[in-house]
Amino acid sequence: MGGTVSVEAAAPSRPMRADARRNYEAIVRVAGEAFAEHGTHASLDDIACRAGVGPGTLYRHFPNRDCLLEAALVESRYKLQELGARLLEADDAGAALDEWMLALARHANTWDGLADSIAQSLSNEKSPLGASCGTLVDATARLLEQARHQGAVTADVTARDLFVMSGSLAWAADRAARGSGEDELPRLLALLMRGIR
Amino acid sequence: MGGTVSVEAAAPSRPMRADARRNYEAIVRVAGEAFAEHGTHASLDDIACRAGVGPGTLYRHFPNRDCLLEAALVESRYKLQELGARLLEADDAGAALDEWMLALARHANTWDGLADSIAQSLSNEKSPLGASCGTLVDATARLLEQARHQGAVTADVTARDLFVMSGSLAWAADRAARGSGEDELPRLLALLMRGIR
DNA sequence: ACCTGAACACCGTTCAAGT
DNA sequence: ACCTGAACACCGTTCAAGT
Repeated sequence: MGGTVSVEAAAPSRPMRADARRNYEAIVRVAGEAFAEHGTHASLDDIACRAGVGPGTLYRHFPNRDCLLEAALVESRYKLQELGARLLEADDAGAALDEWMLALARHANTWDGLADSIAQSLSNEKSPLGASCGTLVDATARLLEQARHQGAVTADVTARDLFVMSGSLAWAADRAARGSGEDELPRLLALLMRGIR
Repeated sequence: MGGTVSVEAAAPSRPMRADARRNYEAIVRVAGEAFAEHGTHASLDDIACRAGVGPGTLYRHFPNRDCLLEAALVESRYKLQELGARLLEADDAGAALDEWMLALARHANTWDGLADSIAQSLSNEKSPLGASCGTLVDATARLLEQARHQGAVTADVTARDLFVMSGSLAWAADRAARGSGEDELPRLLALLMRGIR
């Protein structure tokens, strides 16, 4: 609790050689740019190259794509968890749940294809991305519990359901695209949330 | 209207050399198997090989992946359109719309990744898959119109919205996966449809 | 301990050469 | 007219060789 979670906190074991740490951070930074530009399927070779390291170095630090996605999302997810804690103390638990779902969907829309990567990782025992997203499901469970307590939600729905639905919402908003690049998320969310009251 | 739409109806121009037609049909058949096995991202090289043709032959008949998906879905979509026509004559337009949404979602779940391919193709001018899915959006519009007429739907929602949502539903059901391989579609659909009443 | 980059098996796509 | 398959530029991944 509290304190600052920096990118380095996600690094393995304890002591890291200076050059190793430098490479690690360069890879994460470049990866963020590449994912933003080409989606979560950006070429890992290209990321290694742009970070000035060989492909082997990338694979040493991040044995698979999920590991790299996870590392590149650490800060963003930390902010999300802060929001979750704040929303847990809100008066209107129903509105808090709405806001949380919207924040989850926006997070899943950080990069093209991220909603899919996250949802897939969720049922993958060995995925670090799935593991860390589990904490988001937990936060969702706490908010759902409160909303139920206040009678704001009566439908038979699980936290896992809601988490997956926030992803499907992100997926849908990306593809609804009615001409101009409007933000479809709030509209679609409202439609969905009416269903669980 | 009526009559039978066969796979061959999707073939280009009119006269087709016997060997060309044989290859065309072999590719479509094998593609269906490959998509079922590996999802819509199955290797095209592998499909060509398994169909006993060179990669060039596959590309001659299907310039891109969407063309092949479209060809492999012709029969399935024809059945869907028949259902749409039948539902248009149902008494309860609200229930008809529910059934239509479920059928759309099941169609999008024919193969892994198909919901994504379809949604993406929808905003692609030159995609034959997107073009043919446009007819499904049209059918959705007719059913939505009737449901509105009967007062079964009052929410501000377009046919395009509903079509995209059926895809996001398919997406979500594939990933909700609560342990056993249950069919999550009806449950999630019910949640969603409550939102547009 | 960590990095490098060649190497491998693959992929989508094109196109000159065949029939 | 249509097919073939070599060729190209890529990709993810591994691993022996370096420092």
